[in-house]
Amino acid sequence: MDIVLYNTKAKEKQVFLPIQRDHVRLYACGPTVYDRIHVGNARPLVVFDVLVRLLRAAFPKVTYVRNITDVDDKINSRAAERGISISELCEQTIFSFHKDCKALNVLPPDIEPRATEHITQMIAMITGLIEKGFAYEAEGHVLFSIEKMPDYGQLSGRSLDEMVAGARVEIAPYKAHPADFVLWKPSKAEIPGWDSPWGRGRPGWHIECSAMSAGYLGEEFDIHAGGLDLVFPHHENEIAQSRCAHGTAQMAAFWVHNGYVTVEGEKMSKSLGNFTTVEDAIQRHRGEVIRFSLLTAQYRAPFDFSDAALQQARTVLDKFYRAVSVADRADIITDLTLLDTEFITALADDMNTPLAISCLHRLAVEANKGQLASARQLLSCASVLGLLTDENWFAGEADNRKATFEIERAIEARNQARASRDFDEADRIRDQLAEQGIKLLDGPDGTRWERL
RNA sequence: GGCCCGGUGGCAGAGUGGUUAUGCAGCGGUUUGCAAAACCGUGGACAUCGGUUCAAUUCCGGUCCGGGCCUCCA
Repeated sequence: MDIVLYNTKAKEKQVFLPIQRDHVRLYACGPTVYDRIHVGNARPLVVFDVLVRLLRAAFPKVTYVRNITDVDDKINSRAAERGISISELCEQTIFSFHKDCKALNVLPPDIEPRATEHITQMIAMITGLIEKGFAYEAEGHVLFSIEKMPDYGQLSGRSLDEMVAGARVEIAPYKAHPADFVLWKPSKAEIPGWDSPWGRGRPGWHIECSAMSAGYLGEEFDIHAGGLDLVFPHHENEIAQSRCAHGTAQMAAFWVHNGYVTVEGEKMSKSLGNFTTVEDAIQRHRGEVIRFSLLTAQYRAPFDFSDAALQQARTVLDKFYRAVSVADRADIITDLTLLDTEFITALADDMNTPLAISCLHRLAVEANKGQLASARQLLSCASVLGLLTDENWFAGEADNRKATFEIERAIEARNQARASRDFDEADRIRDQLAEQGIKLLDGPDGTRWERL
């Protein structure tokens, strides 16, 4: 079975094959750690988590690198605002970030490099670019000279003329060409800085990804992933730096970009202020509900975040969890060739998760009719999506042994009342449990309960 | 201003040159002490105007509407 991915570079879907037959190398742009992530930031985390799970099932070895940007002007100003040190802000934010990832069932990457730990590599790369004539020094800055790269702009599909024509930004006086971008910039005494051949300073935005991806994955690797808003300028500039520094024909073979999370049709973003943090979202809905809802749209299409979408996701997840209750987690199938063909075909076709989820519905119906094999398939397919992994879905995290014991004792009392046809008492007990958020389901095998 | 993407039933959301997914909600059943869950059935859509074609929601062009990038942004 071929895995097909939409490659931004080619503007079409292409069959994915790793450069090294048995080893997939993938890099995704991670967070800048100045604040909690919002649901828009969560989409690439979830989407590429699914991609990595699929690739791990399909190839013998996958190396997944997702960086942490811990040097940035937003970090500096936020730390100053809050009156804490920069490192304290970063540590706090990284801790929260990992917590949010866990809530979303996003597995850790193999390597999570931090920018500040790779300044040496960045300086070396910049030095090389200057030596090769692709970069120049001006007023303490080092800039990349895009005119030295004839095919600059290929990823985002824009020419230099277009960029100059459409420019809305003020052009820094030290730039030789308006679209030249910063590799290194000077730091004043109160701002973090590192010694360099160009004085004390800090790296520009794009260079960290070029330096770290080369360090951990090599000068050419398989997949570079990120949000659609990174195509230009971030990824375009990464390509320019990396290719010119290494003299390679490409930085990554595949460039994969997820679409935006929107709110009432508009992009969720910090600047518009229409964002919901993951922390806030999981107060109202569990992490898996948010994860699932993000997967109900194909990853390149916009996903409109709303309470209605989350509620529907919850309804469907409940249905799936009921359907898999008879399946044993020890029997999960991990061999792709043994998984439901329609499901895998859908997922392998540029991660068509909506179509894949429709297969899950089919399997759930079959499972509910008593087909154990379908329940097992449902559980196994869902696990490729990182779903249905919670063994206590209906009990909820809040329950302890004592609460569970009391619920079960009440159910027993109710069933005795039912047996003696005292339905008033039975209904009274049910109403009482309902007030505690416990839903009862009477079935042929007895009474089950679910926490709402 | 330059460049780009999209408009599918009440809602979400796939897909296809001809047989029109799937889910949620609705409606009708089966089942149940009641309820829930589950199962069965069911109506309802391809922004608009032209063109190509035996045939277009699907291809091409115009129009309208929405969104995005060009500046930090996932």
